[in-house]
Amino acid sequence: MDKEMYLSLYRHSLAHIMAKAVMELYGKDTQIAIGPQIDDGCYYDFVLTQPVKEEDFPAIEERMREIIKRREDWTRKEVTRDEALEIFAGQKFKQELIRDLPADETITVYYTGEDFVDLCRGPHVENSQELMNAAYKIKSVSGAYWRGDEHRDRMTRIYLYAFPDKNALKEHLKLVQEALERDHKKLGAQLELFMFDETAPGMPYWLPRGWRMYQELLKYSRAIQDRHGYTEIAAPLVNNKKLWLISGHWAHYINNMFMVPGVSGFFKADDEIPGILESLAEDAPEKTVQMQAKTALYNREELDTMAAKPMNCPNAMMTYKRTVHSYKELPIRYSEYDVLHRKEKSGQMNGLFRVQEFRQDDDHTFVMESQIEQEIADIISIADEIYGTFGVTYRAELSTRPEDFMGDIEVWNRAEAALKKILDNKYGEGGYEINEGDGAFYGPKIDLQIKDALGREWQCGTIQLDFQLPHNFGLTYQAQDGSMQMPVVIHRAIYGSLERFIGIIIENYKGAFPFWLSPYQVGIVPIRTEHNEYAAEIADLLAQRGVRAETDYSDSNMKEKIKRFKNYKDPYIIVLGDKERDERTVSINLRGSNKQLQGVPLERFLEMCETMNREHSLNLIENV
RNA sequence: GCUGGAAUAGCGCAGUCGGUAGCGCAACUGAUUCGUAAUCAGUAGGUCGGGGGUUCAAGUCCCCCUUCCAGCUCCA
Repeated sequence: MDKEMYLSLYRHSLAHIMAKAVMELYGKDTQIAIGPQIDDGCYYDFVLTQPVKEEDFPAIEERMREIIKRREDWTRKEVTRDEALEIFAGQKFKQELIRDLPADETITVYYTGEDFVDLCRGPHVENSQELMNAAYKIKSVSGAYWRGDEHRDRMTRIYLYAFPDKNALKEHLKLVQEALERDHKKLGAQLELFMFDETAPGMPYWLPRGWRMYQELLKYSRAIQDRHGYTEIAAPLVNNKKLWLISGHWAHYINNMFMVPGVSGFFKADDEIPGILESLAEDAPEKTVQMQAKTALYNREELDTMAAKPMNCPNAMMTYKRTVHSYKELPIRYSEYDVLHRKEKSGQMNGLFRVQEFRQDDDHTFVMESQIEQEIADIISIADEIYGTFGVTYRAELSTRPEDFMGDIEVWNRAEAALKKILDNKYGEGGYEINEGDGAFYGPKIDLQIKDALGREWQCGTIQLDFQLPHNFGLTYQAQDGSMQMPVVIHRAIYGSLERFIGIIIENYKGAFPFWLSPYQVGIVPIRTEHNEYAAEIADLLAQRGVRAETDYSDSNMKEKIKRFKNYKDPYIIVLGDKERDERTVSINLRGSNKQLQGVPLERFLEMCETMNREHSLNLIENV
């Protein structure tokens, strides 16, 4: 039995044990629903007569232990539908599940001892004693709905961590703790990278330190894309409804767009708007404002409604469409880092991982069908380079034609074949996942998932073929034979959203970024104020060579200065005293340890910094 | 959107039975002039997320709202 099967077998079994324990503790009126396994254990859904709180966890765990010790046999039994309904009389969820089973399905039930029975396909352990070594712990309790439908029964879901033995559980709990410590929301505040305010939910304020990093990411992306023939554009952030009607966003995406409403029926010219406060002061006078003709809010027709763009595509289409194009010009690559807005339902935001305002390292490439393969190979080589620089691995997933596809099925087939060929070449057949029918309605796509330092996966990059927008916008190019043809558009992003990517790398590096990416790369600590002059000289030399340094010229003691820069996780902290000044050297305190490099010649130090910047080094140079 | 939790000084937190808010760090002032992660002393800092209600009295109790967090929206 492979490890996965093994895990599955007794996570499943433990779910039944938990259900049995809860039944025993909370009484026979407890309704039990389903108990599937998940990544780190399993859960079970109940309707209980009283709430479960954290202080109740030990009692449940203890009862589970006791049940396991009873060494009860697990007996499998095949039953008819009527027998099953009889067995689960009073259990409404089980009744529903049984009724929903296909007529020809074999119904099996499992007895755990004499007194507990659950509807289940199995397989399970044969006797509870096989679970003696299993390590488990109740993780949490949360609300859920029967069949995920908020209109149906509200249930209590109890999560269980479940592992083969104590060590595996301990390892996992360590990982959970580690993830908690790496939380980018915490580190973002500590490192002064970004903040949020309730006046702009889901829209980050980028603080000086965070914005430096952001700019470095952009700089790096631009440098690579320049080499690959990309040309950057910028386009309107707020566009008229007319544009969204053409692109299809008005039909498909309107609920995710921030509107600048058309005002007819809202304010009219010469309307008097009372109750406008002059300021937020308590005694601020109220005044009445009169809408004047020709002002921003005056009498807009419905068609004048504007919306902030949730995607760059329509503007890229317009940019292409401005003039005629020859096949000789293709591919045309318009990259774009504009600000996007997507309205999310409340409760869907999560730090930088899911925001309402962000930028992408976006690009729309216009190609002939014959160029798709080569262009995508080039995009993948860019992804290799960028992800490689961050020291993360990634895997590709191909999503193919969905049922509600648009366009010509022959074009789809050719496009999917082309994508498969590229992926086969690159990762070998079967070296990537295929999600049948998961593509966008306008074209198939390749998603790139990166794996972080804790083994968690994140979807960052995406490469999507689009046959639909070129059609909607009536895009053409003139082919060699003089005929007008429609280009294919490739949408792609490598970081994905810069915001999300930064959130991921904060957690990946635990805030200790590679030198080239650090907000400040060198913290300069003059020991006494009489060393400030030498410090200023070095600060100037570093600035001249494009190295970001911060200097503490205050007269506080050096330990405090070092501590402050350590908290910011500056990669190098250089300490300057009599010795360094007289010998024209620096003493480097390395990040992540108390290791020091004493008496490094100034020239050598500058060189170390420049090398790491030039090479986008992942690791800090730790010896001279 | 739904379920549950949270919001008190810049940050991390305490605040009991409803009686007009406190600690640590940071900040500021002064002293100290220091060799690798917290020198000493003093000072200042609050509409207790917003609005409404109950009460002689609300950080505390009730209602509404906002934001954030953990989940759900993964079908034996």
